[in-house]
Amino acid sequence: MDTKQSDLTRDKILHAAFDEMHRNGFQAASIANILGDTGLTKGALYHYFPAKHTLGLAVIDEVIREGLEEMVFRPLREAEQPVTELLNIMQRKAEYANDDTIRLGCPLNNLMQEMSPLDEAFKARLTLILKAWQKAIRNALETGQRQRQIRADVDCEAAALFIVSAWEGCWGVAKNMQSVKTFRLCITQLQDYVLSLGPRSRPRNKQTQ
Amino acid sequence: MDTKQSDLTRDKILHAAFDEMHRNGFQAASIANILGDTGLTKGALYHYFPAKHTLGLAVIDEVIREGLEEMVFRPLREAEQPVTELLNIMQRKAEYANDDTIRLGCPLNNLMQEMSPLDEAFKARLTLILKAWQKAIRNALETGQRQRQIRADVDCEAAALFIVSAWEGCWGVAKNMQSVKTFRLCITQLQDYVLSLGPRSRPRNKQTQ
DNA sequence: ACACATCCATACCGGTTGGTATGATTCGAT
DNA sequence: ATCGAATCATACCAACCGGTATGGATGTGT
Repeated sequence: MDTKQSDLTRDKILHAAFDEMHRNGFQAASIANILGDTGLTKGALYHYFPAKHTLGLAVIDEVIREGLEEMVFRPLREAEQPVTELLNIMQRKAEYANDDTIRLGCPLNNLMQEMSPLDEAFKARLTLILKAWQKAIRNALETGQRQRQIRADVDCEAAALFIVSAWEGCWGVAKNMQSVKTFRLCITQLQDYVLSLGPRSRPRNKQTQ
Repeated sequence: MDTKQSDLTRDKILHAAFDEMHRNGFQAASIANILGDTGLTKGALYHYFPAKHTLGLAVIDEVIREGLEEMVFRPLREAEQPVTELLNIMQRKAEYANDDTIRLGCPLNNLMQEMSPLDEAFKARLTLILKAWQKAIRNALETGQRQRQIRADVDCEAAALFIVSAWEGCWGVAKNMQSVKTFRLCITQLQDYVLSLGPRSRPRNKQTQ
């Protein structure tokens, strides 16, 4: 329990910055707001981070990346039936989604859309996460092929790319519609797509409305 | 050819605003940059648009919406085999994509991600476009069902939602990776998904690398 | 030719932004 | 106990933002 005070304030700043960036994006994220949320002042922030830019990169590395690692990458890596686990992760996300999470959207996706064309450092870090994600799903699918859950003729690399894309797309559209229902419906379709990669491809029943 | 001078300058502002918003998003779009690109000054801009907010809405209505109408909605509406046309539209987008279009991403998607949680007026207009898009694809799929191109048990409404989502997701991921190749690969997968809604579902050959 | 509205340039404003310089206080090692 | 480094508060700054007020120029209808 060697949680030094200094590390605590750094973490407070980091998570307040994440929240502010999640709400307003990086560029519109206000240093003043972040400090207001923490009760700290500029002296504290600029002691730990030399510039807003550095703070943004730290949020990506230490909040977003680590969050995805725990929520997605590790479960996929450690699962015995990773394809089933993939479907479960989607299911969990769909179930736990609420108005707030949908309104603000996927933090990773938000930053990608905003910052990739503007800042090389942001883009590089976000791309790394994206590729790790694609790789995790690809591994899951390839393991699924050995377990006869995925057809042998499936191009797992391309399918993994598409799953990540569609996943972020579902977030995006649901965010715009501000509708949890839309998100769940969309994720269901994505699950159906994954199932369609299996043998006996016809998925589940029609699900009108 | 009744192109009055006043309408021309209004259009110049409108398209410069679209470009600036496409590059930097709405909030970070600088009035000064827009005016710099056009060679005009604030007097001109605020003569036609009472506020930046109004200008942003006009860009959505008169540039983005109308662009999609011509590029997607109308072709789908007027095609005799709308499902084939849908695949063709994707194909065209994939072929004509270049480094610049990929770097900046889909204008509609960009604005959705940025503005939907922040501004009700933006969100409402963007949602309308999104729903029109979903409707256009849904109609195409349902016509496809009557033409035996789409299986009868497919939920066309849900599938249309997913296609729009995945479509935007492909843009988003390719934008981050800044890779035209990624975009094309992703669109190919989306085309495969559409084909998988048809009879004899197994799509095309495996396509490694 | 006169009056009036349209069109647009110029100058200016208050507010907010990220960033810095300085200094007070606390902590930690010796 | 003492000294130095780490930690953070305060005050301040130049740059930029969107927006406004004013006025000159250019049609346009009568």
